[in-house]
Parts: sequence; structure tokens; C-alpha cells
Amino acid sequence: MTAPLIAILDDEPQIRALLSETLTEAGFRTAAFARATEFEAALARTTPDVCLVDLGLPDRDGLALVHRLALESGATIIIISGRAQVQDRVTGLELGADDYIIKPFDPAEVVARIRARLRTPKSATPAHATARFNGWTAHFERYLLTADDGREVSFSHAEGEVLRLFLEAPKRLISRQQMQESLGGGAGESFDRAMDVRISRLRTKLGEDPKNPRLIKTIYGAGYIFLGDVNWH
Amino acid sequence: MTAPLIAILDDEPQIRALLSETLTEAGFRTAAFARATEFEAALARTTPDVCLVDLGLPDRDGLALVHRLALESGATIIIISGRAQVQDRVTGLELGADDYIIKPFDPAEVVARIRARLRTPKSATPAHATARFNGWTAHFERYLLTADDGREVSFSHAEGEVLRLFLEAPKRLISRQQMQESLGGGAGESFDRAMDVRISRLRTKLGEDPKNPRLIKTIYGAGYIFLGDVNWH
DNA sequence: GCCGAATTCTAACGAATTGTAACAATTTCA
DNA sequence: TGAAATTGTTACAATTCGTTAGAATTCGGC
Repeated sequence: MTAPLIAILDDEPQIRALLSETLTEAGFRTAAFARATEFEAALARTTPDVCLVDLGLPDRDGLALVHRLALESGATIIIISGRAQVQDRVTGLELGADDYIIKPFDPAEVVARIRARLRTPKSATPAHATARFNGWTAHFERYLLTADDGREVSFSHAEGEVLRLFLEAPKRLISRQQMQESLGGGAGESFDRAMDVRISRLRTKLGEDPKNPRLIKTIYGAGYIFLGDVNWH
Repeated sequence: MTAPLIAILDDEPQIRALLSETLTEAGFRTAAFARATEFEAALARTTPDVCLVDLGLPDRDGLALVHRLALESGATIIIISGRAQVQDRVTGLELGADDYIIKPFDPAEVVARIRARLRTPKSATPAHATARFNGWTAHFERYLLTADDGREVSFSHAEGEVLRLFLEAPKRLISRQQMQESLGGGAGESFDRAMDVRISRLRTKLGEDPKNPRLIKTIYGAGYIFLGDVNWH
């Protein structure tokens, strides 16, 4: 029986260091990440027993990430956040987090709460993750887009990866760099051409006007911005 | 399906009233107790889904009670206490509590934390021989699928292996690798061709539309996902 | 505005992956 | 023993998705 693996996702180096050290001392294995993209790349390989995630991420909407993680992976999630309002806590828990710890935190309490979670391992079957935006509903597990008028368009796995990235960081610039990392295009050489194609195919399925895309905007020399109003369910 | 029962143990009448009211509004059944003796008497009859216990009881050491409760009943326990020190929280969690809320608390957060606990029940699922999903019932010992409209389709042993694998891990990606191992296709060389065929036959029996399968989805380059809502009996 | 370089778009192609019909080997059961 | 059912194999069709290549677009400098 190997020690439980705890994933840490926080953009502040001191916090990462503090948590890593404390948890290692407490007998856990740890893996720390500064950005959501790195974190997700790692998730593709192994599933940690517990994920500690900060909500204030630079490159992703933290709550959306938590929601998807909870729904799809069924992983145990503990939010560690500076947002201390009751409303924040309630939202976080309702979106699927198993616990919510407020910064500044005491390392001993973090350990205790992790242990409490590990005592009764989760065995819930993950539910469907869906997101609504501008007349569309994306059903990721079913690889299906439904329009409000009832039309249905299926999308492939590769297209879904791109769509998900957009829906998790709406109205935010996503650089080609980031996108490439998230999409596992590891050694990015001529892969950026493939990315274009994915996006092009996605645009077609969303019925975008090529001359004047309303949802997926290209920022010349920088990346893309997804302009929908997204609501995860 | 009756509403979950929440037991409240607190010696302050206002707290009991506040919690009872909030939780009832949130759709739970409640039972409130002022003293540990009453609480224990009630426990002898029914087991609540969640116990909210205050540590500052007049007639008993709260922590000892929590400890015993956790060990013996296996119930889900949330401590609600005025003792705000980190050390108190750590001790409470280590003695078996699933969560620790500090007074004064916000009722909304209590509800959210109860829901988070209930989301993953502390029970295990026993192995059974029949499963219902999306209009079908699979009887594994009889190698038979019955549709809700009465139709009957028998399936072979090999098909049953695949079906069982899917029904035991619904809405999860099952890689070809995993599938091959589970299906005893030991030295997987050209066996993956056989797997395809098994799945193809299963799809046919489930009446899937080949162009647009709703239950068994293929993830190109990765594996399969079974999308039914499964209930074992 | 006009030109050229850099960047992005997308149609078309092809390699890899997956689906399935047809067949053959094996087992089951009357 | 013989007919039917089971299940892997083969062969070919269909799908997915990255790559290529040329067209279209953007942007800075004149």
C-alpha cells in the first residue's frame, strides 16, 4: 500500500512549498502545480487521492475546474481559498468540493481534514458535466451539442478538449502556448497547425460565420478568446 | 425515497430551533436533542444520516461521544462547536468527525456541508446479479436482457463480460488496455480486434444506432465510455 | 493606402484507429 | 452424430484527426 497522493494546485510558491512540506512530513506523497494546465496534464496520467485547489488561478476559472473535476473524475476535492465569504464557501461546496478551507490556514488542520476525507473513500459514480452558453448546451460525456431549437451536433474527443478549455476560461485570453500544453501537444513543433484545424472544425459545428465569429475570436499573434456566457450545471 | 434524517444535539434551545428550521426548509427531516442521554436513546431506534453535535454538552464529554459514535455506528458526524482553536478542530476530526463547523455559523454553510457529506454515502455496494439501466434490465445469471416493453434478448458469456465491465464503471473511460486485461485477453496482439467485435455485437443487441450510439461511446485513441444510469439490485 | 512578412484559415489527403460482415474453428446440446 | 450457437480471425469499410499546402487575413512600415 503506497501512501496516498495529494495534488496541490496553487499559484503562490510559498503556499505550494508549505503544503508540500507539511503533507510529506505527514506521510503523504505530493505533487504540486502552479497552473491549471500543468495540473490537467498530470491528471491525464494518474488520479490523485485528494486534490487541494486554490480558486484564484491565473489561467482558469477555479470554480469551473472544481466543478468538472468533481463531476467527471469523482476525485476528492478540497478548496483552499482566500475568499472567505459564506457565499463563496456554499458555492464551492455545492459545485462538488468536499471541503473548503480558508486562507490563512493551519497546516495541521489541512492534514486532519485530508485524513477525514481519506477515511471514507469516495466511490460515487460521476455525473454528467454540461455547460450552457449562448443558445447551446454542451454535454461532454455524450459528446453532444444541443441547440435551443433542438438541433443536435455531435463532436469528437479532440474537439471536445478545445471546447472544454474555452468553456472553463470564458472571456479570457488563451494563448496558443497554453492551449498546446492543455491539449497534450507536448513537443509543439508543427502541432499548432493541428490546433487551428481543431478550432476551425469546432467553429463550423457551432455555426460560426467565418468572416465574423461571435463566439471564438482570434487574437492575431496572441491566441483566442471565447466570448460566450457560460453556465456550468 | 424519504428525505435524509439529520440529528441535532445541542444544549442551547435557540441553536436547536435555528438548525431545525433551516434544515427542514432545506428539505431534510430533523430530530433535535438537548442532552446526550436523549440522543443516545433515540439512536437505539433509528440511525440518522448525519449527526450534528455540539461539543459543549452539560451531561457528557462531547469528544468522547463523537469518538464512540464514529467507531460504533459509522454515522456521518459533523461537529458544531464554539471551541475555535486549531487544536480543537484537529482533535475533533481525528477522533472520527467528518467535518467541524465553528460557532457562530451561517445556516447556509451548514446545509452546504451536510449536502457535501450526503453526496458520497458511507456505504459500500455489494455485488449483485441484476442491473437496471436506461430501459433495460440485465440478468447476468440468466444471460438475458429484458427491455421495459417486454422484449427479451439473450447475450453470450463473452458479451456479458463486456457488459458487466461497463455496468460496473458507468460514465468512466475504460481504456482498451484495461478492457483487455479484464477480459483475459492476456497477450494482447490481435485480440483488440476481437474486442471490437464483442462490443459491436453488444451494441447491436442493445439496439444502438451505429452512427450515433447513445450508450456505448467510442473515444478514438483511448477507449470506451458507457453512458447508462445504472442501478444494481 | 500599398506592400510584404508573419500569422491564421481551411480544403484535401492519408495514416492510424475503429466498425462490422463474412467465415472458420470450436463448443453445446438434443 | 448433426444442427445450432459461440467466438475469434480476416478483410475491408468508415471514422478520426494530424499534416500539408495554398489562400486569406493581419499588421507594421513606407
